[in-house]
Amino acid sequence: MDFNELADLIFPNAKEISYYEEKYPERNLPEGAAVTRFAPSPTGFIHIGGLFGSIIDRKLAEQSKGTFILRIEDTDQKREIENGVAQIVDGLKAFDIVPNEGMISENDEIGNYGPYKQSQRKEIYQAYAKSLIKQGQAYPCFCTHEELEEIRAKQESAKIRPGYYGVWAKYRNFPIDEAVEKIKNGDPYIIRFKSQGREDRRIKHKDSIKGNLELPENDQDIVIIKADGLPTYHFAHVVDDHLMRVTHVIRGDEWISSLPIHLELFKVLGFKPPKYAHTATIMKDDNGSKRKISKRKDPEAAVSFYHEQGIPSDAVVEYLLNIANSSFEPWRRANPDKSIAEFELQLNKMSVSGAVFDMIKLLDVSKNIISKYSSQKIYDETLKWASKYDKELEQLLIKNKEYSMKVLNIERGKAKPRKDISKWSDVKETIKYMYEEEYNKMDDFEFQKIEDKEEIKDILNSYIENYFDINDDKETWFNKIKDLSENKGYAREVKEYKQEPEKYKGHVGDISTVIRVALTTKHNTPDLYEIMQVLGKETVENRIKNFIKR
RNA sequence: GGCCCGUUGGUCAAGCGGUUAAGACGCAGCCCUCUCAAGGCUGAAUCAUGGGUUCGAUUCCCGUACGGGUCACCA
Repeated sequence: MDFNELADLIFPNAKEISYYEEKYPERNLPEGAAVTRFAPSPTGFIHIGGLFGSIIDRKLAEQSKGTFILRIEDTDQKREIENGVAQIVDGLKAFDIVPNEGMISENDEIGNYGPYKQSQRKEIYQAYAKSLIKQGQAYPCFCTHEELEEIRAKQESAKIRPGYYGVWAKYRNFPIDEAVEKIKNGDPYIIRFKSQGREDRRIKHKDSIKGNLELPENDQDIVIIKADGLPTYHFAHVVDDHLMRVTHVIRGDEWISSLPIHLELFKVLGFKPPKYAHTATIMKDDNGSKRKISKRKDPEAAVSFYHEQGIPSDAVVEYLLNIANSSFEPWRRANPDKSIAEFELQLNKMSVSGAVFDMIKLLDVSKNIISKYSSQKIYDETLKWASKYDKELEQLLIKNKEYSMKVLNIERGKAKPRKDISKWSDVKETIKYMYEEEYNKMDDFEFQKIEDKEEIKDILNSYIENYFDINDDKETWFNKIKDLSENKGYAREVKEYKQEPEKYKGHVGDISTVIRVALTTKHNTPDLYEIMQVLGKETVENRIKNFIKR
């Protein structure tokens, strides 16, 4: 018996690896083109870190005229969920991330290097595992979980490094004949890689983000094919990224410690390893201390959170680019109106330590982005958001479409647009007094300096009877308010009042506040003139007259 | 615990042996202003720590502390 016969016994139907090498040839891409991939497991919603990684993958491929692949790592069937792939595809699409190659829906894929679901690549991994067995670089291991635990317990009590390596690797040098016998006998087994590494030797590797890394060699005989015939991450990563001709692997830095395994596997299989870029983890501030942002504890870890809040996806992407690349902010300042597609991401400008996620900063980024949107776009986006999360607002917007556009256009489209909306869930609060049905429900009038009911009514009455004319231009309108102020014993200008406060009851600002509050219930609103123009003559008159009657 | 990575204001960060240690968010104040969101200006606030190396260390080296990651038939 020799390795060849053992290999044939284990994987009788596996093809020669030359078949796959020919089937998936080197890509014909321009010099310097990056082939990247995002390779999540279909275990639920996309995590903010996954989004972060996929943005970088996509960007790198795009800016080098390369290819961005979406591959699904579904080799752990226990953790899979229903429609997991579709959730990932749709989740990415919401952020405008669409792969050039790979999965495009639950079951559909595009590209010539597939299949892109690992569970469908079983025979490929087995072919490579078989070739390793033939070369004596891999072997079947018959250890049960209990045996493995025993080994570990012994190692722990002896205070030596745990794992399946060296003398602890029970089946590493198991006679082939006996192995064959066990297999024929139906004993369960898995396939392990026969590592040639030594823990006391170090490898040096240059990471595209972290720079020079020095790690101990791998000496663990890691599992490459599990009992269910599917590969482990390590093996699948190496085989897939080679066969898909991936040039850059971008992944979280929790993978650094298994880099020696991957590098050894690439070497033994005779593959050229990709460039690795290990990204820092996004952290969360937890009462003053940092910790990894967590799916369980932190709602903002799930990208669905941003949709619920109504934060535009381009704001999230822009924020992430902000923490991803230190050259992004200066670029944005120099190019305030360019699309982020034009920004060139540099891996060596990536942060090496984990950034604490800053919601306030995100909202600031978002606020600036929204301020540049047209009222049409704000209307559309808010409606889209409201249809899912605020039915009342949805109705309001649908019923008054033209009017709503005017409302949203107040102080917009100018050099210094309004910046009071940072997420769609802010919209209702900011505009609701513009709608009769909402205004009528509001009874908390936030009067300020002038609080006396009679005084307020007197001012409003004079205004509506003697001054208000919807056809006035802004200057005339304001002059009339100044006239009214003077008439009631208030200063026409704030400055005049400040110089001689004892001469007046107040100033023009106090008067306009009375009108503003009566019309909107609020003392802080956008430009009153524009508000009155949008409300229209009748509504202004009605609101003021009704207020006087109260 | 072993191994790895990291540590510049509250947060994101620039910096690559000599700088008054950028900038952004946030905070405070002022200005503008009929209110507010903005915008403009000003301000408070940072090189974890101890040793080296050097004429000189935020920057280079070593230790310490702290934080993070990893040690599966999970990815």
